[in-house]
Amino acid sequence: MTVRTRIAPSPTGEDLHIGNLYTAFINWAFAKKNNGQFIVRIEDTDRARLVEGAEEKILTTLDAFGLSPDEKPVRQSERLSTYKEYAEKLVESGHAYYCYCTKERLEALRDSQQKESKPTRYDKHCLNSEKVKNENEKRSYVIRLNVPENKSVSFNDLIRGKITISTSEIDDQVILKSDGYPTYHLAVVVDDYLMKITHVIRAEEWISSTPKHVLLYEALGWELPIFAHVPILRNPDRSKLSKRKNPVWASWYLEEGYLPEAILNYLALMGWSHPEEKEIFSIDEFVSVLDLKDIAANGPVFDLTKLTWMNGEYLRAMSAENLQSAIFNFHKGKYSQELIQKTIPLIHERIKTLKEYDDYCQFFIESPKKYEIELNKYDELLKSNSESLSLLEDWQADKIGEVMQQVADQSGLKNSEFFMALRVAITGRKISPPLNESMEILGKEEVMARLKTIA
RNA sequence: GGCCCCAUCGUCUAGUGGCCUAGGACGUCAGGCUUUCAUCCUGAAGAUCGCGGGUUCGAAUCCCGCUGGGGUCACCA
Repeated sequence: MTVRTRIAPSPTGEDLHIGNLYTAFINWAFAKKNNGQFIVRIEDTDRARLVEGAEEKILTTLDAFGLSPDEKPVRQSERLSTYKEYAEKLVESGHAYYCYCTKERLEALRDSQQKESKPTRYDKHCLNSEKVKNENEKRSYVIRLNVPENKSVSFNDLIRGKITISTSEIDDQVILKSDGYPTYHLAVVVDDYLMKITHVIRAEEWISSTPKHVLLYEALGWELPIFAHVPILRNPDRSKLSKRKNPVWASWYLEEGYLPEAILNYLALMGWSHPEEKEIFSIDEFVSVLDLKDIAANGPVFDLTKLTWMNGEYLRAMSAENLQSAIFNFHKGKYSQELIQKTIPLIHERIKTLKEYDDYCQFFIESPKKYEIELNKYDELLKSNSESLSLLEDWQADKIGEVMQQVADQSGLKNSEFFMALRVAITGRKISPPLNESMEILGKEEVMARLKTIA
């Protein structure tokens, strides 16, 4: 039997959630490891929350991370008749029933249950309702799962072991909505079965609804897939990773200049560790050593600081050529290939994200608009330095350095203070790439111009 | 609140009964290198393994209880 995994994102946000990227990565890697298939299914059954363009964005992001599906993505909204067919089959077999209750009745029911501090469950009021035959009547209905009473439902989770929940905890869930769309619970079971998904690897938040799915599988007479509930990524305060407290869109990380491989490498470390305790490893290596059983059930805090460190490691490990094109592409032509090539030796070990190239190198293409320290008191110095430099024919970093060192020595200032003033005069900033080399790249003319501006 | 899941340095984790006076990584701090920053190197602090009971000659590791955190209780996924 070939392993088939899937992710089922719903197009209700701006983009793929980083937590979804995490589960996608595990699903993808597990499929690869077993020479199986990784599938994407768009769960677009919530028409109210549907966001235009989200589906395309999700697919694009997945591609950007190299987690492309092995088959054409499936869209649930195009499979309505299938879900309806199975829902009706369930009604026939007594595992589900039509429900005509109004929103008002349901709310009243919930309110009274809450007042008595009872669990809020549907009261099976419509259990024996017939389907409305007369179309003119136009009563809207839903189909509910007929959950048996006091039965315990168990399933095995690859990561957590056996999980048992009593049906007294399970509501008669709506499986087909009045708009004809299925709810997640019906759709996921029908699709996973029809698409021959062997391993359902999804986030921990689904554990409590899994028994509903188990009931559905049983009612339909289908064999259960293997379940593995991976941990939910957390905010620093340990709540579920959310956009209020953290950047959550996968593309945000790309836009900040993190490399897909670094992000994935970092994500692999959430709830899992390399058998040899390595921190940095390739995606291929992860695929080869991954075992779902080794994923821990704790909810890890997503730590941007460590991701940033790791991204720096990846950047430093890149060849100059690859880094050059990565920077060029990231900044979309803002910097010329030539300039990037020249500056790479200066910034290769300094930048931790591709975006940081701006912080170090923007001054090459743009004169400082402001200066991070007050330069007035250095006027004379800057002027004499300017004069010495103007005499220099051979505009090379080491020569430039020699000339400036002489000025520094005569100034009586400490090297650190003297060069800091110069650094700020030329780059505008206290933090910059090495000064002599930067001046060489900038060119004599531009350097003289910038020094003149100050003095 | 009911139910379910989880519990080792601030964070990610190693650890599956003796090798643990608990190892690594990030971060932090100190020092070295240094014309800034970063890289690199050296070192340090940091976890009575959430707490309390058992089981055992022996427990971070097994069992129970408690506490804490999280998730979930929709015609959302």
